[in-house]
Amino acid sequence: MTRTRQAVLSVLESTKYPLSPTELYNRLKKQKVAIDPVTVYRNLDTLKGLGLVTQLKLHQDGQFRYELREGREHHHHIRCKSCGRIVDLLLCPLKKLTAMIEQETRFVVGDHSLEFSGWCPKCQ
Amino acid sequence: MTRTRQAVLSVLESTKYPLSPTELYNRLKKQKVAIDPVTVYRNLDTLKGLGLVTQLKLHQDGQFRYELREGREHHHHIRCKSCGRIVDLLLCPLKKLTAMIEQETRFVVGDHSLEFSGWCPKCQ
DNA sequence: ATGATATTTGCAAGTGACTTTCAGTAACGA
DNA sequence: TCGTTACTGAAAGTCACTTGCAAATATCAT
Repeated sequence: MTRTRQAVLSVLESTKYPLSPTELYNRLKKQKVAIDPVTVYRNLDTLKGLGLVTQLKLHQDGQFRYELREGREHHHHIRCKSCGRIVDLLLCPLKKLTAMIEQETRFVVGDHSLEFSGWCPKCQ
Repeated sequence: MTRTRQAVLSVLESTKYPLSPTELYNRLKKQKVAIDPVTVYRNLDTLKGLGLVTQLKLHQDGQFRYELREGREHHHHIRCKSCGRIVDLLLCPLKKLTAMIEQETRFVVGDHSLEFSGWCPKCQ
């Protein structure tokens, strides 16, 4: 656990929605933490490997985002098409569906992605 | 409707799964159709604008894909993590869920993305 | 503490998937 | 067929990453 890695983690701890590497880098810069963007990418990747952080990709959002794993259970997101605000959703209704799909396609399902986009209350 | 645009459409017509611009370009090259990759991108974008073609992005697949719209109704896909094979899924169970999410978040839902990945029968 | 080994870092350069610019070419309408 | 408009190719640009490499930090056994 190096100083930089600690800094990356602490930014994630202070954020309520998933951050992109660039957003994370900009926050560190604002806090006068000297760190290279590449190091942010690498640390996020390492933290993901350690299981401390989850990587995700949202619908219509051309970059990866990361959030702390810490006790949070499997969930999905909705993202505002206008201002980009991201909000967690509580439920995931796909357990039954997964079984149906395995039967229909003979695939073994490993993973799914379910993301919504729309307009948040402020942008409607 | 130019010669090139016709060529792009005809490749899409002869394919059963959504193609990326690069895949489409390579098929045209194999058929000795002289066309610039940029033109493929632009034609796909135009066809999307005309409503003839649907653009989609699959889970864990870092590029856009396009398929003919032509009578096909809203559906989702499953993609093999090993060989990349893509198969259509028949049902979309998200109508009720959308209403619940609108109530929970006060967002107006405009769109959703639901993609599965796993291992196809051959790759298991 | 100290030196050996392994890991992490910054910088520069490279990739891949688009996007933009611009000048030349092809299509269509009056 | 002339003129306007849309389309095309080539080159360069952008954005989000990824890789190579040498220098700086950590970690660990002694």
